[in-house]
Amino acid sequence: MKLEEAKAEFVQSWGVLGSQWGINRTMAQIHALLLVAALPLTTEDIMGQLSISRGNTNMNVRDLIDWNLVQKVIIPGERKEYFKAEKDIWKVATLIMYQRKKRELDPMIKVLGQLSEVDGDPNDKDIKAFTESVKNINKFAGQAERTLDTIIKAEENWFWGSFIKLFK
Amino acid sequence: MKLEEAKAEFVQSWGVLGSQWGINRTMAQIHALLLVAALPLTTEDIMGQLSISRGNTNMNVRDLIDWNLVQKVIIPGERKEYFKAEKDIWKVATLIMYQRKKRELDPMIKVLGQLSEVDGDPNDKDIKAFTESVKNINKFAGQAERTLDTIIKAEENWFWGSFIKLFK
DNA sequence: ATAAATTTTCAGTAAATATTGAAAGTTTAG
DNA sequence: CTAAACTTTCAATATTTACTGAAAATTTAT
Repeated sequence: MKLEEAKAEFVQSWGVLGSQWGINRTMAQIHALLLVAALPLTTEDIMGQLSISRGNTNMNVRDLIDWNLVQKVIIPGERKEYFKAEKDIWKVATLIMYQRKKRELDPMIKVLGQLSEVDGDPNDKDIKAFTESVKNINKFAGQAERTLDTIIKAEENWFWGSFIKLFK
Repeated sequence: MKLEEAKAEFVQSWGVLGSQWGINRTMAQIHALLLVAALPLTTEDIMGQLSISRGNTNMNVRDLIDWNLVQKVIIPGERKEYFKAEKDIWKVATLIMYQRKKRELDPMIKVLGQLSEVDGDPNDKDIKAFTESVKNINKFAGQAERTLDTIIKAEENWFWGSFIKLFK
């Protein structure tokens, strides 16, 4: 398989995967493009390779930067901005976990906490069913939260571990 | 907080969470409704509580059944079908993991495998960057797959463990 | 067998989401 | 300072996705 063909297929698949996970398809495709690029790309490179508009490119690159999945690269003597992706896939995974935990799990836990007490007879079957379910989901969410924190933390340690090695 | 109010808030939040994870909002809301219901519900109960059409209800309930998150319940002497959700939240989590692994991770691993060999000089920087990234993502995906399998398997063991206890 | 009850399907429509492109804004070189 | 290079914004538009409702299919009771 030719490189360009393989790249196109990777970009396409990553886009599909992203969209199944609530991430805008184009954002995932730009991420894919940067993940497999040898060198940082410009907005125009991205526009060209994906056949998308300047505005679309700009907005999605910015979202990737917000997630810390992509960084601006300044090349001395060049006017344009270049972009490169974080390539350590473990780092990518933990960045995504961190963002999603913050934006989705944490708010859910907050809501569940507020729902744990409802007015009325605690022996009423409807109230019992509700509080029982909420309690269990809450418990599960708490475990998930702690597990994610551990993974994210471990990754940081691993990162620092590697970083330190560079200077030994 | 009143029960009805709390239920409505839970359904709403679960719907938002689902939609952020690539699950249709209505499907998540129906799931939420069944999760906190004391007794199985009919199509009409669901239609009424969520103010959605019969067709929409039918399609989303069927999707939930496909995921094994919901089951039909036949009540003797009743013509209508009733639906109830799996309430063990660990079971729910592993069912979702299993389905998503099957539908998303497994196809991605297949694609990555096909992309691991590209024509051309392996020292070319573009080819090197591409194969290196794909190799790492593939490795990560493999680890993720094995981890998920372990979790899903553990859950089955746990399930059988509980099941066996019932007959001791 | 048949008709009432219930479920399923799906074409048409509505709603949500993503994209464009051009104007406005910003930065930098000279 | 100012004009060219470049980036950002956002209203209009296009695309994708979800929903409705009524007709068709199926099931069940008699």
